[in-house]
Amino acid sequence: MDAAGQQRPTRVTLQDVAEEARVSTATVSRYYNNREALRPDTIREVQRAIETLGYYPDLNARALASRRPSTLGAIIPTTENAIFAEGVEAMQSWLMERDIMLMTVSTRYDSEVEFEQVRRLVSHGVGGLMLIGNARPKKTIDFIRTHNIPFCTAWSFQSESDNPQIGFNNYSAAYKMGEQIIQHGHTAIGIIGGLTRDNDRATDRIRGICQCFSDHGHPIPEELILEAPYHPKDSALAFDELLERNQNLTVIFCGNDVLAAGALHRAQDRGIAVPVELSITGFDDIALAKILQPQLTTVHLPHRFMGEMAAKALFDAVINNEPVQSLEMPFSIRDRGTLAKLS
Amino acid sequence: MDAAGQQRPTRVTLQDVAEEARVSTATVSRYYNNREALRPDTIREVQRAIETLGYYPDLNARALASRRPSTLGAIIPTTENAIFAEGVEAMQSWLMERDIMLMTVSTRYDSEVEFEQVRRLVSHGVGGLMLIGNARPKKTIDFIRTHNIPFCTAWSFQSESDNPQIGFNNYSAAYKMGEQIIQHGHTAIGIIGGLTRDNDRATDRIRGICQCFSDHGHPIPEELILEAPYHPKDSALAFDELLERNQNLTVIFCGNDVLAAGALHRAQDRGIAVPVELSITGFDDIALAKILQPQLTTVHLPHRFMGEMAAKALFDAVINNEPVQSLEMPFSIRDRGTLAKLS
DNA sequence: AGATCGAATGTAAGCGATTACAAAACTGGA
DNA sequence: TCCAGTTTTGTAATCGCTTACATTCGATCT
Repeated sequence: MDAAGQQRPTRVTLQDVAEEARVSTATVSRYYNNREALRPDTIREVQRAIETLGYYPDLNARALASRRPSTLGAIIPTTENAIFAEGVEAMQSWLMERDIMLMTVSTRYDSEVEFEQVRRLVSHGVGGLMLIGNARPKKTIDFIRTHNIPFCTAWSFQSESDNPQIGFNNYSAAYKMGEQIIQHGHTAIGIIGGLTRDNDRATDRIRGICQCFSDHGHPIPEELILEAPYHPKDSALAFDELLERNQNLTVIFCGNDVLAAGALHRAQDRGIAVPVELSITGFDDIALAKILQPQLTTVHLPHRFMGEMAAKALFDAVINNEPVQSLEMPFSIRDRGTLAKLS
Repeated sequence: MDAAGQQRPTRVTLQDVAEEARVSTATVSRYYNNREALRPDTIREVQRAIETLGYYPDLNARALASRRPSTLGAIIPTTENAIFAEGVEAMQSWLMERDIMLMTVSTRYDSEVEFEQVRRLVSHGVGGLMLIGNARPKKTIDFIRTHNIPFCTAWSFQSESDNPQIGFNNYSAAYKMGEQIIQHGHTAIGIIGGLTRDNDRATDRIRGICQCFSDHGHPIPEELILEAPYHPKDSALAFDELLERNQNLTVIFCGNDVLAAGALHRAQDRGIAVPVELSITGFDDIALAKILQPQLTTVHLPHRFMGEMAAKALFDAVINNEPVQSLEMPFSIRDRGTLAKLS
């Protein structure tokens, strides 16, 4: 380790490029940030130096010096089921083309963890933040606001919230699905919703479907509204519970495709034919919805579009200093194979 | 915008804390990096200052000054199906506890994109890199080696590769599944593998199953070995093709659970009973495997463990300057509902 | 009391970039 | 030819931190 101690050959720096090109560091910097200000042959010279040295800029140093962040953060409840994967992917790609890195972390649906993640990301220098939904302890948003970090929430759009939101109205979507269900002749419905604690999407979906059924004269009794973690097993349990409480149910509204998958699975296990004997509806239209047999009737959401819009909003806020504008996303019902028409 | 132009209230810095605590910046820095060197009352004083000011360190500046990176990178083919999600999640958590952020990006199974992502991540200052598998153009690893960035590959373990690998032997796993299939009395098999181009996992899995059947005296004819993108639709197409070429098949080996899902789906669509009339096997044991009906017989892989080990290996390399050691992960067959015993 | 020595703290030079501001190099017109 | 007015380029401070080295502080020993 003495003679040839070239452990880590020190990085090629702007300095090195400047020397190689016989110009100042300012000029090399301008090559990246203000190329028009350079004479054509200077550009050529710098270019040559960069290539012969194999230089690439240190984006963190750049962020430090320019006070312009090079990363954004996305905090999502989980990476394990696909609910958020597609949207975040889209966000990622959109930003990457603009040389911004997206740091994605998850919270396991725990708002304390979420708060910790916010702190962490801020420490790591993210210039902006995307969170999922609007339900969380006040201190989280306060913290973000205090540090003057642009942010938006996504996957939810609530007129009553004053967060900048790039999302869809879960309440309306559930309501719409309710109308669809009623049009198909169902009145005896059971609900398997997601856990509503700190989860406005789950809450709004349950509220939406309940309000719809009330409005149409079929209020849903309390005991037929269950909550379950977003996991097929728990959903199966809830499914059994629901049928125990009322075996005349003709349809089960699930707050999410994963729950629907669990319910569907359990129904098939018990020999209940879906949708002939029992209908099941999902929510989110993740890839799973089309893999199941029969394919899930569910609410389709513009995941990619939403991700891109969130990326753009944050980008404009961080780089161009524009305020983040809320944006309501459309949704639609995909009527596939799990909702039967009652005659 | 003139009088109260407090657009971005400048960040609380080490400097500020130092002043508040009436010590030097070096001392505050030591509070974080070398606390034992401080007198108890100094510690207390700094702590107080930090709290009253709400200070948190800028990890990028720290990385810059200390020449110790605060981020690692993971480059995976896709985030959209769950193959890598769990492992990366585990990696993420493990690193986060040590104040390292993991930047995850995807390649859409395109090795040119992968190369670009490597460059990008390196520019963003990652101290280490995890890639998936060993099949890629030479220049990618060359680039990483040139810049002296510790790295490992994962999800694959090939004795013939000289990359540092934290993975499992796809060939052996497929071979083992082959034995399982043969033990169940099957000899007429068809294969739906993943696309093998730049994908050693897909390649090895096909090689493994083929070798196994050869060894047991049932070589698989070329025309019964199909490749499909990891998507249920393509798998369904391949499924039809396979049955067209030989309607006496009793089992279909799929290179991955998503392909298996597609095949299963198509079989059920066509009214073919699984596993009574036709068996189907998967690979990876992602959550989907247990959601399907019947549940998939598949190869179980220690995703979380693998993620943690990769994280640890990279961490040790980057922070403690240890070389990255290869590590072979175990696998096992989960015999569930889609592989029938032939009598 | 003074010398000695380890422990605790401070000073200041970076890390790799950006960017005011200043200086130099060109223009063209009188 | 000289000067004013642009363009181009260079100088050097700065971003928020770490850390080698220098300094100061106290306790201990004679």
